[in-house]
Amino acid sequence: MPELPEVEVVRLGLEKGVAGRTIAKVDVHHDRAVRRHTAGARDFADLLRGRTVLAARRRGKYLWLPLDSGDALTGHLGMSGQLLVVPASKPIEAHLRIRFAFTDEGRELRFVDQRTFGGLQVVAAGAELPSTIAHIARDPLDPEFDDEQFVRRLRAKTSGVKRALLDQTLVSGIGNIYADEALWRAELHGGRPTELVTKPKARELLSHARDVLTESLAQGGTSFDALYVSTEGVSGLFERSLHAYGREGEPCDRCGTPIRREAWMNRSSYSCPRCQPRPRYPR
DNA sequence: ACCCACCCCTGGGCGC
DNA sequence: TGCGCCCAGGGGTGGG
Repeated sequence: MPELPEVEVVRLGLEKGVAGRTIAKVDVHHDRAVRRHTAGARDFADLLRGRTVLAARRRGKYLWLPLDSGDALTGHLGMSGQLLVVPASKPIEAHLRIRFAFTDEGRELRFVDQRTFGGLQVVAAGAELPSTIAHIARDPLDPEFDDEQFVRRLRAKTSGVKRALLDQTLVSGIGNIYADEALWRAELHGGRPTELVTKPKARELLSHARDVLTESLAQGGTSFDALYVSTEGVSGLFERSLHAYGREGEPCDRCGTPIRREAWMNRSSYSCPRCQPRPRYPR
């Protein structure tokens, strides 16, 4: 569930807490956390030992740390991943997967992940953009995001508009929460066929998505429980600003109609039945 | 080329 | 009390 704002909060914490420091030791406690590093946990640790972290970067929900070797320590938090910067003396977390110590013997970096959908890998020559995430589109907060290309590609799809918002090769960083919030603001039902969304409406939807991501980031992101936190273990406050997501039965902030929950692709969608009527032929 | 169903995983909550 | 089921859900993969 960490989406763009939550991942950006983590990136800022990594920049502050880890950039400029040199890795002394890497302990992989759970192999699944490095499953994308096909050469294995040993190789993962070998490539990192002695390397200095140059910066912390992000595209959509992916993070990477460019290293002085030219490689990049790349990761995705999945649904429950945390990157914590904590004193080495702090007791080990129940779901600690990888532990990084630094040569300055200061606070260490820990990758903690209950559901193990997340993971880290070292990508060769990945400093500028790791090859493993090159297929991911820019996100709406990226200055080089091309709005008109998004509008064109959205309308060229034969799918539903919510599916399109969640397609990370079209626009990245948006997950279930912010998709529902952007659709509520745009007064669009997620099942609306993409080819029937007019150009102005597509632009408006993108603009709402950008706004909701920006507003959430300013609040430190959304934290439904202790799983979604910064590198300092702090939860965000945007949950209180949500209009649709998780509000089944509560009155719509625009018209007062109770928010509905619909089963959708093995998960849930929240919307206002009046402001966001179901299309005749939903996708 | 594109779309979509399926699968990976754990723990909290709830019904029986 | 305890068991089993459902739910949270991002993204890679493979089938259509």
